[in-house]
Amino acid sequence: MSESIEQKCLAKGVKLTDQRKIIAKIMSESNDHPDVDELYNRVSKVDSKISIATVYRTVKLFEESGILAKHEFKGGKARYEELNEGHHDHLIDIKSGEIIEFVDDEIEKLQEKIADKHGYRLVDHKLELYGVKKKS
Amino acid sequence: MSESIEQKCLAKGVKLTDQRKIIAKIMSESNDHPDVDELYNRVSKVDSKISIATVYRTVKLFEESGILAKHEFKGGKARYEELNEGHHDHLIDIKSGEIIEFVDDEIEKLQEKIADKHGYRLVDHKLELYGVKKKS
DNA sequence: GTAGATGCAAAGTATTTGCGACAAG
DNA sequence: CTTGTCGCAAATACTTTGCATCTAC
Repeated sequence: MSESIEQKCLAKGVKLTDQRKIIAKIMSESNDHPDVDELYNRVSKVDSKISIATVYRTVKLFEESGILAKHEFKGGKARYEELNEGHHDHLIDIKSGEIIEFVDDEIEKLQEKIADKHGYRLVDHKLELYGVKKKS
Repeated sequence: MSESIEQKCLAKGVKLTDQRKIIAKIMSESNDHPDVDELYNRVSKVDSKISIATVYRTVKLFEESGILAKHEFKGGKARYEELNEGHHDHLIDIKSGEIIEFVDDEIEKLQEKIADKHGYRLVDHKLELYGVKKKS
């Protein structure tokens, strides 16, 4: 594990309140991709006085600071995950909702190439695969 | 141009009301990716009595019937486009909002391969590139 | 001490839905 | 006819915001 979220906050001059520490800790410990409601639930168990508004404000702040990544998978709510150095994309099981993270250099390079071909410099991208588990 | 939206509706047993005909026509004539509000504006110019609820219901119905594709690009509203045989992905200019459609067989194949590697059969996918125009 | 953060409730957006009137097949 | 659609307004889901209070630095 690289830098902790708290270290990142310090580095970016983000004020470290108790609420933010709790949210940071929960996100660090989460290996899934919780939406704000779910995160709020988890956070409430630690400190029931934290409001959902603070959770919304904090994930947005963390996203802008490059600490969390926001995903808008099919079906409504935005979901978050901690952003570590290694970029990855997502394969979503449309039956179970399970999310598998994967990295593929070849696809990354191909994307750059496509943007380039159209005269663009790639700034960001989103790749989501939706699939069903194979029998065999 | 392949089948018209009206033909597709008949083929799928979707009842063809005046409102649906108008919405279908507008979508067929649109080369951009309007959101529901924008579509409602265009539709209103033809028949000002059509309600936005009907537009929402119709795009959803058309999407479920495989007539329209729904996209949730960054920043809020869902946007729609007519679904023709050729699948394509999108390159979005983050400065101007311009959307460029592209097709890349290599990337399509790679996606299948990745899903396969993880034991999945690919059902759907979403690839969006966000970029800025290069100086040249 | 001061700028910025929080909690609360109210306000925004985007989208969906209940219901009585109406139209397509 | 009968089933499904429409328009309307109210409801819902998610997210943001104004304001008075409080807290990290």
